Amino acid sequence: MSKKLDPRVIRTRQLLRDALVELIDEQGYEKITVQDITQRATLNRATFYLHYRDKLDLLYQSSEEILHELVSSIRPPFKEKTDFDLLRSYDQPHREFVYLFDQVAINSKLYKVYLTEKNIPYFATGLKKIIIDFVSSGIHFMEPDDGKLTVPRDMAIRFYAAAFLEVIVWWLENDMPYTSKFMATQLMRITIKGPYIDNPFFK
Amino acid sequence: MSKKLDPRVIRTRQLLRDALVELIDEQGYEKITVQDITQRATLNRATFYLHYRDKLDLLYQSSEEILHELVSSIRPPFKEKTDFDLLRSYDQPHREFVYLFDQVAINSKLYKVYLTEKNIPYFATGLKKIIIDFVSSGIHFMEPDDGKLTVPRDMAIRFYAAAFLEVIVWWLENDMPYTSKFMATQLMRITIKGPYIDNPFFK
DNA sequence: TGTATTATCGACACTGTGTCGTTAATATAA
DNA sequence: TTATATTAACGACACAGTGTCGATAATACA
Repeated sequence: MSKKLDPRVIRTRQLLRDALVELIDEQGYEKITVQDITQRATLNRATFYLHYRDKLDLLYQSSEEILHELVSSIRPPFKEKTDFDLLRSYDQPHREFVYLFDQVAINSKLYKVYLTEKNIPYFATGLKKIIIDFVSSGIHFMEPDDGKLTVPRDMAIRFYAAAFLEVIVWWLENDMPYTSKFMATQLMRITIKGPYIDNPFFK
Repeated sequence: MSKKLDPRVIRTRQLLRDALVELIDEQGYEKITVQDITQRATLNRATFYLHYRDKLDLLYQSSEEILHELVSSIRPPFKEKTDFDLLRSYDQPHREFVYLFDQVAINSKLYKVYLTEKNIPYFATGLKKIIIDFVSSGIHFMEPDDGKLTVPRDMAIRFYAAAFLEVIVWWLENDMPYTSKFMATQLMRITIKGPYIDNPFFK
């Protein structure tokens, strides 16, 4: 399948990818030129085109690689727990949530830049798709019957997926002030219990 | 304050703004050039620079105008309801939520393009800020005591703000299949009751 | 060491940008 | 209606960055 890569190629691509993250952090994605990237990576501009079509292609490939690692680490979700475990776990961190935050922490520099810098194509979209799948399987596992959901299933999935992603961004923006385990617990709490401890609306 | 504008100026700017929305819809924001915009607007390219600094400036000013209208329409939120109203309203649409969806519907073409096309600078960010303020005042009105929230206040605000914004995007992507009133009701339900009707985790 | 692969380098045409100065069109007020 | 100020149109310019060449140098690996 994949032929062995020349070490120089690996080195060159890594230099370009690192340069991209740095430059986005410093100047924002739009302002960056291919010239800037190759200059920062101490490579000739023509070399860039031996590996990537353009600036966007470099971003895509970098993103794909990181997101693929994430998917591998949180799959398969929601397959092993018993109902008993579930009932006890509303205030405990789910294993899969912890893995999610752990994986973000491992590449926190890239995640922070790609998620908090504005106008970065693809990455946030790709991550949101992953989280939508994650939330979808979670809600389906908890409640496969549409009639027992408070709102349409699609709406609920999008609602919580976007909310989870935003909490990840919040965590990164604040330089990860809590542990992955704590964050996973919080997500579980707010999802199951809502925002208020003393909720006057429950029978 | 604001001097009277030449009708030609109003016309020119409107032509440019409309052309921008159309072209983003057709080709995506990044591919568009100032040349494209002025060509679509049947104006000379130099005319563009009499009104806007560059493509981004045109986008910013268009966005600001629309978002300002939105803020005006949902302010002041959460000031008049009594506790009694609140207790009854968990399954009723809040007036402010309805206004929010109504305002989106009025400019649905622009909202849809600016929110669903990827890599549009500023607009989603600006709207998210508005919704964060909205959610923040709502949660504060319902529960000013941090100790009675299930998670840290900042986290909860970001959680629900992102979720609400995503539901708006979902609504637009599906060409507004429900009324504003229905959507507002759904948001209230999922926020207060969570995703599941039969929630086994409540005492 | 020999050979294939990759990187470097300088150069090229091309596209889009931002800004001129000049001329034409048009809104508004006298 | 006419005068005048404002704005638009137009063509031209230097400039940035792009993507691609062909020739040459450096390097990995067998």
